[in-house]
Formats: sequence, structure tokens, C-alpha cells
Amino acid sequence: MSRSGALAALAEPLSIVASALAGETIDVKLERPSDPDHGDYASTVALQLAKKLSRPPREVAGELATSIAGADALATEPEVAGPGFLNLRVSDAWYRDALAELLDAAGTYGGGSAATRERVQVELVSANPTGPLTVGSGRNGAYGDSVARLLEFAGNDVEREYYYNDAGTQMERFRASVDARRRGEEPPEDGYHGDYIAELATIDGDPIPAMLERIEQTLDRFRIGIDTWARQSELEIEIPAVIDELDTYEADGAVWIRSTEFGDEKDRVLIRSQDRGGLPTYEAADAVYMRKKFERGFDRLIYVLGADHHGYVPWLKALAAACGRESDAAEVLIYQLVHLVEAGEAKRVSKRRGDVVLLDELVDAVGIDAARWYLVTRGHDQAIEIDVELAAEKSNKNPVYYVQYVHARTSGIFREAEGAPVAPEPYAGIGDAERDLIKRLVEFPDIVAEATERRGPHAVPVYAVRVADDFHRFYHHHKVLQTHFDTVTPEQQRFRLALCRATQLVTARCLDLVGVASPARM
RNA sequence: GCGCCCGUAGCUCAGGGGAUAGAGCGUGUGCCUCCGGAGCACAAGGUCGCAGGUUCGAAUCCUGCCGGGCGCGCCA
Repeated sequence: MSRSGALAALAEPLSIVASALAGETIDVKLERPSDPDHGDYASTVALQLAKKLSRPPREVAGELATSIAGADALATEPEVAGPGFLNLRVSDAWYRDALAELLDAAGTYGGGSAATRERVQVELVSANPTGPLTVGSGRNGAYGDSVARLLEFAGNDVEREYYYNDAGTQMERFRASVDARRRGEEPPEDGYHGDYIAELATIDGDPIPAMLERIEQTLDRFRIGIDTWARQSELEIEIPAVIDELDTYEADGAVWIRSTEFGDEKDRVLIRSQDRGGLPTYEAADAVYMRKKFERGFDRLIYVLGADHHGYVPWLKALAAACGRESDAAEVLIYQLVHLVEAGEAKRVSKRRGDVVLLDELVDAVGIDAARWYLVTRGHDQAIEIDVELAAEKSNKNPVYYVQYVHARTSGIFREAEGAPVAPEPYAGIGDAERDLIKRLVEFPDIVAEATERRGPHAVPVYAVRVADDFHRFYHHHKVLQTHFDTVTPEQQRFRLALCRATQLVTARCLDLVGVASPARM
């Protein structure tokens, strides 16, 4: 949808001709061949069309080639290769236009890809305040916040919310554990035993607000800004009224919601039977909560949950349907769990026992930038094993610094350049490293659009590393600034400064999308 | 038993129908009279878990199996 103008300009004529041939709309995608002999860009559309048209693919490719031959953006005639690939070689004019487009868009380059601007709520972390945030919550936050940043960049109106339980069994156990400590006793067997319990025992009053304050500090430090906080106790008041409006029935003394009618895999209990206490379940609070979220005007509700909650997905989807919305209005993002290892051995963790690795400990060990990078760079459906000692040891080799270095280096060049002119006009005979860098940079809009659509922010740092590769190669091969012993022409300097500026813009945006700083110096 | 996720280089991971499967770390070899060497160039290293299927074309889609992670409470 929001393809970069430069790439779209190349692909569009092909799309038109291909669509005419096929009798249906075909959106031609261009790819970058790994072998430079295959041109700057290639399309496989002829191979795909050949069967439908019952014609040899090379013949179809030839027809497509003829139809776009002579375009300004092309340096040579399109070539038909292999079984029916169509290979394109782009002109200097194309590079100029591509670079100019990027520089003009500046900080908005690649943004605004949302087809319609939605009000989106991302509910993330939502760890109950019975202890400090763990690295598992850190993954939730790093993933959820990056998705939120992508959605914002695409043009949506995004709110981050943290939901917590401030009433219920776990909370009472937590309070009882702190109280026990205050009396100088050991917390109960089923209570909480971490060191932080002893710390909380030294302050008076309800320990939950103090715990929440600590959680918020950790999140701030981790560059996650929570817009709103939701408490379960506030929702519980409205449970009876909401239940009246839902499709429920009584069985075995409990009140059930007929969620299977809305696609759930089983009906769920909303009010426990008397012999189990007769109190509402967590699901009852969910029902109230989701209804209120929709009332607040959100078009889309995103839930970020660990893989241990994946059985919850059909429930939330069904609940959206029960609220009279599309089930897709509730979107559940599942990330695989973070496993802790210690000296190669899997470690059994329990929050209650207190033997966990805290997010603060990870950040202390490797720094914020490396921690966020590390937690977001692997795909969310990949389980992470983390050994904090090893992570600390390896942190100075984290690729995040390689990418940040690009930003620092370009910043340094502009400090040195002292306002020298910048222009996207290629000088005669530009180098391959310069062309490759531009080709890399113009991929950015497609990369972010796809990362946004797929809720896969890890594509952004992966791409940023490729940008860094291409930039460092360019930098190594070409001097940017004219100095007393370098022969850089004014045309070369202007153009290369434009490349530096474009690289700096794209790199800064990539880093920001994953919550990592863009340093001017390192 | 049923469901979701994963299996790609020694290690950690990208790759979601295209040409010769990539990166970082680790290993080996070169490069600082040079705008920042946190860099560059090069090398070694692969039955993409196994077996079928779909396709002109499969690491990628489908089926089965093997191995690993996580679920399947009137817990929260």
C-alpha cells in the first residue's frame, strides 16, 4: 500500500501490463537478486503468469520487457533470463529520485502506511504487582512496545495500558507475606519469598502501591511509557450488570458463559458455585474489561501474552464476538517464553520462591540498549534462553552497537561537514557500494510496513544490521569529505553527504522503533 | 490423548513460493601516514530434523513421523 515511490515507480508499469494480460489485478513485487549479473531488481511475475495464460514464461517475460523498455528509471533494456525472470537495471536518475524522496520525507520516511487510522489499545506486561518485573515481563514489554511504536509510526492512535490484579488470592498471599516479615516471621509456605519482600516490610501500609511504583520505574527505565493503568477491583463492581447482558446459563451451581457460540473451544465459568466460594472468576473481569475497552472507543484491542497463555486466545476472540464486534477486533500476540539457564543448565524458576532473573538485573548487566535489542530481535515465536552472566560477558559484542555506531559515525561526519551542501544528484560514475546503499535504504518502507502488518518488530533490527553493513562498506570505499589530502569533488561530497543523511535518518528510525537510543557519539 | 509454537553453520539466530540458503559470535588470514578500527576485505564451516505430497520451482505450502517448549482447572 505505502510502497516507496521509487520502487513503486519501477513496479507499477509491470503491474499494469501483467494485470491486463491476466485479466485481474496483479501487484508485481520486485526482489533484489543476490547475483549482480541478474540486475538491480528482478520480477518473477512472468513465471507466475505463464501457467494461467498457457504460454511459455520466457515469451510472457519478453512481452513485459517490451512494454516497459525505455523508461527513464531504467539504465538498460530489461532482460529475460533463465526460465523467465525479468531483470531490470536502474538508471542514475532513478537513484536520484529515490534518494530525493527519502530526504524530503526525512523523519516520516516509511511512516503512515496504515490504510485507515485506527484507535488501538495495546495491553502489555500486565504482571501482577506481587514482585518486581522479570525478564519474561521484559520480553512482553519489549515486544508489545515495539508493536505499539510500529502501529504509531504507521499512523494509528495507540494507547498502552497495564492491567493488574489488586484483589484476589495471590494479592492476599502477597500482603500476608509482607505482614509476616513485618512481624519478623517467615512468609507462609504458599507465600512470596524474594528479598524484595523484606524490603517492602520496612515500609508501612499496603505494599502494593509501593510495588507498582517500582514496576513503573523499571518500565520507564526500559523506555516503556504506560498511558493508563487498569485495576481488576474497579471492574469487579460491574460484573453483575455485565453478566445480565451476556448469554449465560447455570450448571453445577455455577454461572457459565456460552462462549462456544462465539467460537470458543469451551464454555467458561463466570461465577463459581457456592461450594467454591461463589465469587466471580478472572474471566468475568475479562468480560467487563473488554466491554469497557470497546466503550472507550478503541477499534482494535491488542493483548500481548506469553505462550503459557495461548489457550486464552479463543476466549478473548469469542469475547470480542460476544461484545458484538468482529472477533479480529481482539488480537492476541503470543510470544514464546524466556527460559533461564545457568552455566548451561536449565533453571527452574518460580516467582513465589523469588529465584528469577529480574528485568532490572538484566539491564544492570548489559545496559538498556542491548537488553531491548536482545529481547526484540528474535522472532516472537522463538523461545529465548538467557544466561545473564553470559549475556553480560557478550554484551559488548551485541550487534546493537554496530548499528548505533552508524548513527554516531554519520553524526560525526556532519559535525565535521559544518553545514556543507547536501544533494541527492549522483555524480558521474558512482560506485557499486553507493548504489547498494541506496537500494538498501529504499527497502525501508516495505520492511516497516511488513513488520507492522505481521506484528513482527524483529524484522526492523535485522534490517538495520544490513543497512549498517552497506553503510560501513560504502564508507570504507568512498571518502565523504574533501580534506587537504583527499580528492573528493564537490559533486561527490554533496552526493555522499546525502547518502550519510539518508542512512542516519533510516538508522535512527529503526533504533527508535525498537526503543533503542541513537547516540551522536559513542 | 487433543491443541499452539519451534527444529537452518560449532553457538545464538534471520530467511514465510524463486536463480548459488544468510548474519552475528567463535575459528583462520590480510588491512590503521585514512572524514571515528565499536570498522573493512577474505577463508573455513550446511543431508535447512526425517519421509512423502503440491509446484516449472519448496528451508518456505500440505500430510505423517521423530525431537524440544507450552497449554488443555469452578487457578490467576
